[in-house]
Amino acid sequence: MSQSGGSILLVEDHQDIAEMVYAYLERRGYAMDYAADGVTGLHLAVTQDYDVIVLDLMLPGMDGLELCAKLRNEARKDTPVLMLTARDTLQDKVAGLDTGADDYLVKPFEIQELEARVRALIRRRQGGLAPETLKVGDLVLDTGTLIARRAGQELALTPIGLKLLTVLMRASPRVVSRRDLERQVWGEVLPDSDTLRSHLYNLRKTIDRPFEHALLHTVHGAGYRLAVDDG
Amino acid sequence: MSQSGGSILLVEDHQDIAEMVYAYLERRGYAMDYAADGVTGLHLAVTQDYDVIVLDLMLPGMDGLELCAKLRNEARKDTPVLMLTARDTLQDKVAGLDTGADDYLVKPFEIQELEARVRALIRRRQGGLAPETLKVGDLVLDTGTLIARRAGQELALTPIGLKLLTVLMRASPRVVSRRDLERQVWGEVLPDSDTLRSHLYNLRKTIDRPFEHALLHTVHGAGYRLAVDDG
DNA sequence: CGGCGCCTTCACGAGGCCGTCACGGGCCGG
DNA sequence: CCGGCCCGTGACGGCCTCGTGAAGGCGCCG
Repeated sequence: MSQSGGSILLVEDHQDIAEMVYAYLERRGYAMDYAADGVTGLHLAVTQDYDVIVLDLMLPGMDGLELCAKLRNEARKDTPVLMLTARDTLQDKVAGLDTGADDYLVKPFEIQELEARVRALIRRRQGGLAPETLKVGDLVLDTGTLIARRAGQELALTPIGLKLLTVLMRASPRVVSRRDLERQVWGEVLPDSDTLRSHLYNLRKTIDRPFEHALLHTVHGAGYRLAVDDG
Repeated sequence: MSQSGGSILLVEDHQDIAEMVYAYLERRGYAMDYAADGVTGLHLAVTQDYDVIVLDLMLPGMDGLELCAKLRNEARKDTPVLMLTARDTLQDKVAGLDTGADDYLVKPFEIQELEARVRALIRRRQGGLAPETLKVGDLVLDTGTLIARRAGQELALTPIGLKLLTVLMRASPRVVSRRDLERQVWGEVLPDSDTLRSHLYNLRKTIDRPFEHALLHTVHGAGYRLAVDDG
């Protein structure tokens, strides 16, 4: 088990629960830190940068709600907080979530569910989805910036051309039927005439014509394919 | 009751639950959308931009897990997902959260808790409260002091211009759609006319016109992009 | 070998998208 | 009470894009 799970601060005064959670998460590869009371918990939360804070509500010194509020409003830290408590009334949950907590788990809980929720919080914080770059041969498309290059040269694509290219690159090297292409571009209500032909023509003009080897191939009676055809 | 709670897609086949949740959240000021089966749910989730998707697991056509997986892996959307289901075994919860869901709520639930969790998801997505200094090329913005400089020279920005710039710099170098920009500035209820054009025009006048290289680029039919274009 | 469908190529008009700019009203400070 | 700043709105014009139609090529099948 690698040490790459992320860093977690656990704030919990019950000895037994603390030990159990700490040991389990540590064994699962998280870098753990621990505080048994609210004051030291807040101090750690402010001075360190954790990926997630697992926070008990009932604490000596300063309770979890106060800690969370101070963390958000005074220290202005947005570290994700998972509240962990035996208090399961509706008011408790709403109060917890509205204080700035991101999740609220009621004791008794199963440790695997805690870990799954921690994973979900870390995953979202890590930026959610990596901006995707599609590659087919020397053709590269960045779906974030919507910039396409072939052999390093930027291509001037129209909006529809871009959509077509995205679908074709995602499917590469498989064949995509006309219907699927039309669906992806226009949705359910497509134009009267067979506009797709024109757009494919223009797409070819921009991505294939200026270069030696064509990438966009027609599969007669079936659809279109984007791939490097080795000889 | 403001009309700017956020936009929510509800995917649920049980008529009674759907109606109850829909009516409650709508009355609380959220812009609601609804699908009764997985296929239309996925279609809406992909084509529209919601702040949160509330998703039932058991659905006709395509179940919630599959929908969530397709949304994350194929459509590559990171819209927050809250799963809503009667299945409460540990495996169900872990599977749901690991498929890309951000939260998991077991039926029967109290509607106020659902709303609190939705609020938490929206709050986090609206993002940072930590003051940061954003940089794009020679353009620098301090979100704490709200002072923007380019090439050391302070820029005179209007409130709306500042908001636009913040969103664009956070997203840089990715493209931001008009709709996202409008929603970040005005929330759910946007002006009648296309004011955004004017503000972008004025923003350009402030951050680009006095300098040699433009940073704010238009992507026709898609949106706007803030980045240094290498030659 | 001939016909027929599927496909490519291309030009053009309508409309949409976008940049530009000026005007009037509201909010706030002097 | 006055003046300035900012914002929403509308108008105008230009550019780009899209849908459409027509003409011609290629392959498939009888």
